[in-house]
Amino acid sequence: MEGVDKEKVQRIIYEMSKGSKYFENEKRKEAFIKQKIESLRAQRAKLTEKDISHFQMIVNKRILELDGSRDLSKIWLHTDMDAFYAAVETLENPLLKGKPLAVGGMSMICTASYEARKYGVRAAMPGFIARKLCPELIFVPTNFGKYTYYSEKTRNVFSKYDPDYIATSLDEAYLEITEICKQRSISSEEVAAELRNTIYQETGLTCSVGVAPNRMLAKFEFQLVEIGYTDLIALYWNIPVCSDINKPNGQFILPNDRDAVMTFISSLPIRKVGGIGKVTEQILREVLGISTCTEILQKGALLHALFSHCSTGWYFRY
DNA sequence: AGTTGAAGGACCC
DNA sequence: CGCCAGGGTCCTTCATAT
Repeated sequence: MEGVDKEKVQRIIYEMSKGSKYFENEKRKEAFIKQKIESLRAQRAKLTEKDISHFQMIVNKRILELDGSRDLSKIWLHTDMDAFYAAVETLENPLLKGKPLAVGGMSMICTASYEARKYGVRAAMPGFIARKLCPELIFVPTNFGKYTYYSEKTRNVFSKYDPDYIATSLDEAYLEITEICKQRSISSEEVAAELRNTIYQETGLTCSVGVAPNRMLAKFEFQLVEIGYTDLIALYWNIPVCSDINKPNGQFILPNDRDAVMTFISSLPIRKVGGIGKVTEQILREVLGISTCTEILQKGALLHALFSHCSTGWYFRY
């Protein structure tokens, strides 16, 4: 996000955390991960050329299998309300509009408005640190009743597009829109735009949408939309993006085409993939030098050698 | 010996 | 001044029991 002085934010977070129990615990965990990384490195060093080519064969076979079983016949749509809790509070109290707002308390905040994010304030940040970062930050206590109410409204809309929609939280859901597109012979892009518009009409709230052949990819795209990659990706793909798209309140469509999928994922950072968090990212980077999805495929043999069957398959699952 | 199930981590919102 | 959630899923690891 533009306008965030990352260094300053980091420094303040550090100053505020230093010496706390939480901080000590984090240090302990970090040390543990370091150790794990060392042991994986040692294991890797022991691998012979022969081992590697052996694993390479296994991996090639598996990738081929998975590639063959990829289902491109479905169209999945992922929606996520923009700064949901904060947006609801603003809707009910227009005085909060345009102000840096945090939903939560001094110990923990669960949502930050976009204005607050400019100061480095984030969800899952303790309130007292957020207040340090942004002294004029307005705190509103969480009120799940309200969010559930609005969530119901959005779900009513979802069910019109897919009665079996999958809600993963109050503000997030997956819809399979293959049938709708066919029935009404409209593109997924039109469905996405219409859905966003309907939700806005019904609730006064905006959401971001990603469309792709499967749920993982659909969600992946949503994240890119959210962090402002929209223009870049549209350019990259040469896909027209509706001009009314701004950073939150955006959408992105990935066509159901193998090459499109492969190109799309190839250069993107693994951290953006659902399920790969801070720790896994660090391990893959420091042990194998992997930071993009292409490198996952390139270093498949090593992955197979060092990690369990299950998680290796998991890393290849696109 | 393989299975299973509890406990603990990582991750997500 | 001190304050770092709570509820969920999925994966890995580790096996006795006074």
